[in-house]
Amino acid sequence: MAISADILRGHTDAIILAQLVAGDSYGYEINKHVTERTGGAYGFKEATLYTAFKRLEQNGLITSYWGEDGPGARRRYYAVTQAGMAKLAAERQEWNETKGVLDALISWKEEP
Amino acid sequence: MAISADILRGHTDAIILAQLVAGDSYGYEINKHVTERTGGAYGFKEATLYTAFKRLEQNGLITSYWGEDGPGARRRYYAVTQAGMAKLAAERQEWNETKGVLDALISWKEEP
DNA sequence: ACGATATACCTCGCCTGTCAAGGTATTTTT
DNA sequence: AAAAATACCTTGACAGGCGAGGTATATCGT
Repeated sequence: MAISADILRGHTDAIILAQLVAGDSYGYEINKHVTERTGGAYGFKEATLYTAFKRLEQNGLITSYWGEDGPGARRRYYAVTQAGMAKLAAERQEWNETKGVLDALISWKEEP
Repeated sequence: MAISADILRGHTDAIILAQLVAGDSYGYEINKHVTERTGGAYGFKEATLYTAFKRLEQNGLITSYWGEDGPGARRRYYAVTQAGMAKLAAERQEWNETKGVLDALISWKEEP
């Protein structure tokens, strides 16, 4: 993983919520999507992922249910709630601001 | 502060190093510059700042010395080391990658 | 002159998020 | 039949941010 988790710390919830907006999913699949979408540059550690699910559910941002049929029965699916969508919107907003702020703080070259 | 510290967690060292590249400075001033440069959107809490200095110095990324003359005597100045510059370069690189990664993960709109 | 505010430093201990390590069980591939 | 992938989960340690508390000097308004 090219990106250290410390750098993305605090964005875990937003990442998960964003994946779930595209449709209900489960831990293993979400993580695979994250890895694929970033070209292998980032992925969650399992403990991080499941702790995040627990936190998100306790905060009412996602709900969960067990898969029913065949092989899927071992999967716990997660769905984003209305509160979760609102949270994601806020986090996206904050992320856009963060980009500007950090660019101003570390990426500038010289003073005029 | 519009940007929560959790979101910037892990970037504290880079921000400080970037300020010091522009010239030796001390805690209070660095923090004022950060606040000004971000239009008030972000600033360090004092405890965060001083623990960061300690960490950076222990890691050999900065050195420090007391100001000498008059009112400046109460100020502890910090200077970035060669290792600190290298670290900053690496952090800038990582930040650029992070932007791409997080945009891909939370800011995309729809699948084709 | 004097009180308020700004400047300037520092430490202790709590809280939160990450994650190494360990565990279980089924399904698919070789 | 063995190996690898899929799929879930918990515990405890660790690190960074920071609230709260502390000290001392300089400057500004009245």
